[in-house]
Amino acid sequence: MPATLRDVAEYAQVSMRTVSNVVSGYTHVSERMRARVVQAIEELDYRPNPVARTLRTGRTGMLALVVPEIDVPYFSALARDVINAAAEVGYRVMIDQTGHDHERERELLTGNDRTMLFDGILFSPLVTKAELLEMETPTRMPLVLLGEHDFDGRYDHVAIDNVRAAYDAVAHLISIGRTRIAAIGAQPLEPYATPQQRTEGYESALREAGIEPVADYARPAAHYSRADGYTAAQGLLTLDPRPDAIFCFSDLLAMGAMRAVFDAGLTVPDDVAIIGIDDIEEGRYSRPSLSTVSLDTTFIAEQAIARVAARIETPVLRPEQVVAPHALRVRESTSPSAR
Amino acid sequence: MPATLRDVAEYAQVSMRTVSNVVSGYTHVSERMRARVVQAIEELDYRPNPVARTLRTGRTGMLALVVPEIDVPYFSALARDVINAAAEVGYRVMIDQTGHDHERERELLTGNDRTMLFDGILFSPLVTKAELLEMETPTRMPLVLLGEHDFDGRYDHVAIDNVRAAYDAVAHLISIGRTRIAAIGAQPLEPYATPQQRTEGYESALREAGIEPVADYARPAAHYSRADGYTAAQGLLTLDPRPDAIFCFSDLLAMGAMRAVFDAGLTVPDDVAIIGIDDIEEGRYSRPSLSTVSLDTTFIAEQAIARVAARIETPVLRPEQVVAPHALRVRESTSPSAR
DNA sequence: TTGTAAGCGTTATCAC
DNA sequence: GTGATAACGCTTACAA
Repeated sequence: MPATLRDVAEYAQVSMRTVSNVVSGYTHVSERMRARVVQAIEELDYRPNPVARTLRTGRTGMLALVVPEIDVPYFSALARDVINAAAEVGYRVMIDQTGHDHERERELLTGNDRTMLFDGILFSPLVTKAELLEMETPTRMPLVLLGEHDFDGRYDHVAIDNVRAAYDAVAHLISIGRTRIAAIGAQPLEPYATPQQRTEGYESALREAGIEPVADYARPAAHYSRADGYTAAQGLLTLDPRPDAIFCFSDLLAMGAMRAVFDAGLTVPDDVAIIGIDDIEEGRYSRPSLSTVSLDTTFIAEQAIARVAARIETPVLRPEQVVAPHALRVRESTSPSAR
Repeated sequence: MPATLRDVAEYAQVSMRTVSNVVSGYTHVSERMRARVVQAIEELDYRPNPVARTLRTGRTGMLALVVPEIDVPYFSALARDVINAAAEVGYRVMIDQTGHDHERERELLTGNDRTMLFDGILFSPLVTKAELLEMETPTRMPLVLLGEHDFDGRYDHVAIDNVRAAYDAVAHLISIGRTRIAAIGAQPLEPYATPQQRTEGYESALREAGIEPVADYARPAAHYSRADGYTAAQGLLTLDPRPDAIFCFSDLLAMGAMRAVFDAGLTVPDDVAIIGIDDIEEGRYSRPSLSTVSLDTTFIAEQAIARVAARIETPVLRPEQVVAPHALRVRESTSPSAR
């Protein structure tokens, strides 16, 4: 049975108030008192109960990070940075996996959950723009959206310029002379913001180069996984004329696509150049190494933490839209000369 | 200001007790009462405060999963399975990153932290056997060790048979005719249990085949990362005679090692066969795909959750040692004939 | 500077 | 079956 504040007070022959002051490192406590209390704490092996403290103060010191899948490298890298950035300002992070479950996302957002355990939420959603907008009862909890814009300006969010990032990737493929440029990751049926924006960037880069987008060249991918990338690329390779480049909406899709190209007896980048988005470490060691558009997860994490922390202090803050930088990283998968 | 139980009680003209009963879906409540209460809850948009509930019941419904680095694929795969297994039995999981910080680990283990926020801990430690044993004040919190044995039997743990897993990997290399078999991941200076055991398995497989271990062939690796694998392999490739196989203590090390072999102008598996441990998805798509010893993270997660849940129910349970199965997965990186 | 006591929002123990 | 009421362990006005 752990010792309580009251136990310590009795043992040290002082009031609970004094013990509390000592524990909180707070205001004026005489040296004699402090010494007595500290000793009592030691001897009773007292540790404050964080739950009781929370009930009283209303602060848990915990943030939730909600992602679709923690084992997707981009999300685990993001989680790493979020955990570190949060620790920097005294918060701990709980990770929640929605697993592509819209219902679970809704639950979290509307606070029909045990959500009140958190002081704030960082949310990397799959919900569509429409779903976000239709949310009748937005949670009163400080919320920062990651990777998805809500176009209503109701929430803080931090994300890259998806249109521009996709544009840059495709422009790079064009710059190395590719003309039959396919894409994996479009989701025409489910209007998530990110795929839409990347599709837009893809098409605008093509058009700007005088290339008319070919419907067959744009392949959907449900989960942005290696397996989906593999399957989609297999489909693309059967087309006539065969694409000479593939722009994948995520590095993971690209890893799958690369393997599919090899398994078809073709080479990357000579037969098919491949580029992704995310810049996961895996792509720096793969063979060939993967060209990509780098997202700065550290920047994203720090901004998101800063926003949510600010909103916890001051709930009425005006929502802010932070655009994270991105950068093209040219590696072997789009460098024919190098091999 | 969120509505409280008291608000609901007043609004519905019943006692708090009755409301609590309805909310908990608990015992006998008359239909009339229940209807009134339910309606009041709806109208006031009442949601129970989990913190207050926790203070009263002593249960948070939360588990902590403590890992060195969440963005290491093995750990994020484990985290995924732990989160899912926990959800299955009504727990949520908070992920803590120790980042190779022994002090942080100690803090968690001794409960000098806000640890009491959790009902239990799943701990994948870096601490050495000695450190574990020396812990004067073991936490009173239900604790399950992952991937590390403590040889004192003081804690539950679930782990594979590391000696055997390493043995199997090396025996496989021998079976395909390799004789100059190097290893990456030994940590002679820091006696963590896992590296020691894997080194033991490595050496015993060699000796059993009549091969005397070569000191130069065993390379340390601080972090089991791609970068460490790359560097260590570079070193190995300069040796004379050059190793014709490398056993890596993790798949991530293996990914780095493979890249180093290629960058040296050699091929896998013809010049150097490579095998890892973990079976991360990355290795199934890499080129060549990576032979490995598969750890069943789902099994490990389920067992760990079952143990910790049982211990939460019954704290005095005798510690149990669960050995998770492992299985050799032969892929291209050790299949010369296939390429 | 230190002590007293009133909650924070639940659940659980009593009676009725 | 339902209703008061006392904890759970802490922080913080308010007093002294």
